[in-house]
Amino acid sequence: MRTGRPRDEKVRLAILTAAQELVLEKGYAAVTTADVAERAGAGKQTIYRWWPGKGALVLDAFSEWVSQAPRMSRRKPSLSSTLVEFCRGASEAAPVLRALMAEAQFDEDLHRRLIAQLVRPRGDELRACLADRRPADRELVVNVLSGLVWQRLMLNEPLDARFVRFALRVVQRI
Amino acid sequence: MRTGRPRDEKVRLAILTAAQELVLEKGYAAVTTADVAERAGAGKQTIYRWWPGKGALVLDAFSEWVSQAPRMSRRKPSLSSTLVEFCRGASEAAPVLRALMAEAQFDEDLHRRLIAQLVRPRGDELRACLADRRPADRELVVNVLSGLVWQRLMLNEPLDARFVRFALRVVQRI
DNA sequence: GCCTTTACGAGACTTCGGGTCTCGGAAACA
DNA sequence: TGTTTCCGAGACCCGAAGTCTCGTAAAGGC
Repeated sequence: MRTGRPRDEKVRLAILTAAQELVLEKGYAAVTTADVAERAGAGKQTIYRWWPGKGALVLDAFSEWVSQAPRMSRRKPSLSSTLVEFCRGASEAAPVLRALMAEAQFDEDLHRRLIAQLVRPRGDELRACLADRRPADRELVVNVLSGLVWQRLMLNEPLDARFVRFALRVVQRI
Repeated sequence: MRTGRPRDEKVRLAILTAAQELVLEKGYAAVTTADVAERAGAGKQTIYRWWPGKGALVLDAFSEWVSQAPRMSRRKPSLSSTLVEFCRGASEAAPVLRALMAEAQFDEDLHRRLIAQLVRPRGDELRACLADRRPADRELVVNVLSGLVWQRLMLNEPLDARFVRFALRVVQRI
């Protein structure tokens, strides 16, 4: 049994909320951990006690945000609707995603977390839409699609309806 | 006519060489402009006089390196040989490419430079290998290939022979 | 041969954000 | 009551980016 004062859930949420708000307001690079602590009414040390750094904190803040999104669990969503939803979310959060992927290039631990919490889950969603394909083809399509999306993000090109049509056309040809 | 002492070409090259060596030795993140200046026998100010920052400097250092690569100008290289060469170079310089693309996410000017000096030229090389395809297909293939490569880079997965076969299989299906 | 202009090396300096340390106090459990 | 862990607050350290200044050097113009 763990002894001592337990972690305060209110504080945890306040920090995640503050991080999310500040990043949306000012952009990832302009937000400091001190800013987050101040808005959350928390101490800086409380942040560093539970997160290894700014990257992991922001990742957590937006992981929760993504998982709060209305995941209408119809039994098998179509590839196109999934891709549309996928791109809508990625487009809204584009600046954050770009920053996190960028920061992850300099931080191995954050890189692992990012893949586990954001990259892999999205790939799995896509994979689930391709149950009717041959397994080898499935991986191929998933790779191509996520490759296209991440490239668009890093190159700062729009993930709009035109792109979705483009991507679907590619997949159809494979 | 420009008056005053002209820019010293020796110094320019010494700085680029020092930057290149140091980045290869210690990795992008561990190199500071002060390090580069010291090894080049130059002053820090001389770096900032000609480059806006570390990113642009390293980009220039490796742009020259790439363009020095033996570009055997046979008339029309095949797609597969180009892709192999492409991946070999990208694989060797992978840590630098990752770091530059990452830094570019926080620096709009560097982002433009990176695309103009590295991303676009490589895309053009690929495009030149696809002269026999319909124009619409060409863009599609170029996008898919460069998307796959950049994704592999940012996800830190190997750009090996197996990947090349994979990529070629994808293209063949389109 | 001077004068102006710009480049150069060197080093001091400022700024700022990440991250650590410390302290007084609070919440749990034994 | 004592031990343990958490909390807010704030001081603190560190390192890298970028600026400023100074004495000097190399060009062209006069």
